[in-house]
Amino acid sequence: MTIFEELKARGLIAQLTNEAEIRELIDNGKATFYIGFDPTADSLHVGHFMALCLMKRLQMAGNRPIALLGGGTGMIGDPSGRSDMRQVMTVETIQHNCDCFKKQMEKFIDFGEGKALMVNNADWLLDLNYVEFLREVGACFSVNNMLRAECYKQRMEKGLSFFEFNYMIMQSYDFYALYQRYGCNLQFGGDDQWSNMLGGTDLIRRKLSKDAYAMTITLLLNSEGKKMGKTQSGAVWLDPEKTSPYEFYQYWRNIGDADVLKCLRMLTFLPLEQIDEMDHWEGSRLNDAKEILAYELTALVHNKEEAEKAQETSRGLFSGGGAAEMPTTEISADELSDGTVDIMTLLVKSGLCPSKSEARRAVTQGGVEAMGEKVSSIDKCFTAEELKAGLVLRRGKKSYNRVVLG
RNA sequence: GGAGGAGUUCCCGAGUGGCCAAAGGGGGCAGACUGUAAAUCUGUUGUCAGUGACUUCGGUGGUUCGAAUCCACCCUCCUCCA
Repeated sequence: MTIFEELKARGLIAQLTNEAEIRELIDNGKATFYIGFDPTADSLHVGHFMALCLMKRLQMAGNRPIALLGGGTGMIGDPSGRSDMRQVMTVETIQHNCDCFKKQMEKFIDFGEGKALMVNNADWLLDLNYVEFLREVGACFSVNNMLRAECYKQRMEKGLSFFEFNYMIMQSYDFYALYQRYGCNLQFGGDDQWSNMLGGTDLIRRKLSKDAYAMTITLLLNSEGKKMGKTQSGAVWLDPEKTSPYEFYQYWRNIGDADVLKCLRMLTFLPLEQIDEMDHWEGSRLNDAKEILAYELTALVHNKEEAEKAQETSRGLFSGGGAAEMPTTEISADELSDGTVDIMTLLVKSGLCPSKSEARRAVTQGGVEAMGEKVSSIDKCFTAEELKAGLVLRRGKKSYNRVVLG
């Protein structure tokens, strides 16, 4: 199976400018391709992870990836598909985020000699001269066409500043610059980037009369059509400090039935035959597929040991038994009064509940257990002895925390 | 630049002097049912020392016994005209 066929079979391909040419390029390892990452946060998240996987797959097939950090485009912010303006970031934040991205990417992609490149578009975007730029590049863009672009649709109703409107031109210029500097002939990106990417291939055609291509990756949506990788408390991060391996594992373990196979295909490196096998699984057996998904992804993003640990913890907790590894909170002796602490304080301290009001609610509604026993009173107290051994608290079905006296 | 309109709790959105911690929906959380899934049903959803107090309706002042609601100024956004 060629790499192109594999991408297709995994459901990764959304749109292509020229199917035949792109297939030819990547199947023969002749592509130098880039994917842009705007430094919008201090860690990559699941959405980026998909792009990194694609990079890795193509790199393994002999193509040369360029990871483009958006130190320049990040100064503006991509309005694509957004209903409101992004917060403008300071130069320091952008730099910091770029550094963080760089570290995470290096764990994943081999940037060894000639194998891959990492560049920052700040290098060419920040020094552009406005008037010169307008004459050279601005002349190649039709406002009429840009206004029709899908990516601005949502903003046409709410308003779009000229500042953000220029994002497409910046990204197009990136492609043009990379083509000239590194012979980059292919761009990949999320499907929401399609219009921006077409801008680039057009610009290269107009300025250089050369062909360059673009391909978008299917956005990872769940069966309800919402972007995956988001929880109520925010994105699922790759940085273990921001999303612990256990939380990361649980995110995938808890995925909806309808989404398991799609995620296995799109995100893991498991052979397709093995995944097709799981396609026949039904009912509660899908839970096994979910475990595999969670394990594989945790191992990829963190490492095998962390994946093992997370799996053990998860199994232990949900099969009723204890678990060695568990999110743990230490409290000090002087937080006790008369040698005891009440349940509400513990719930808040352990982070299981954000406020005492919510802790009260959780207990009242019968949603809290301590050492496997339902806590029925909000006045329930625990002694220092009980805490010394480690007190396992459970809120609802899925949140656990162990409190120990430190 | 001119004329209108809007800003309410996590989101959408009602409320136009006291009965407002603020209808309704969405989302979240908890319970039941289950498979750590989905669907459904029920409860709940500002904070705290919970029969009470405190903070919250873009901002700052003002009127009033009392303001999300009235007045003044300011900020932000939208629509139409230029």
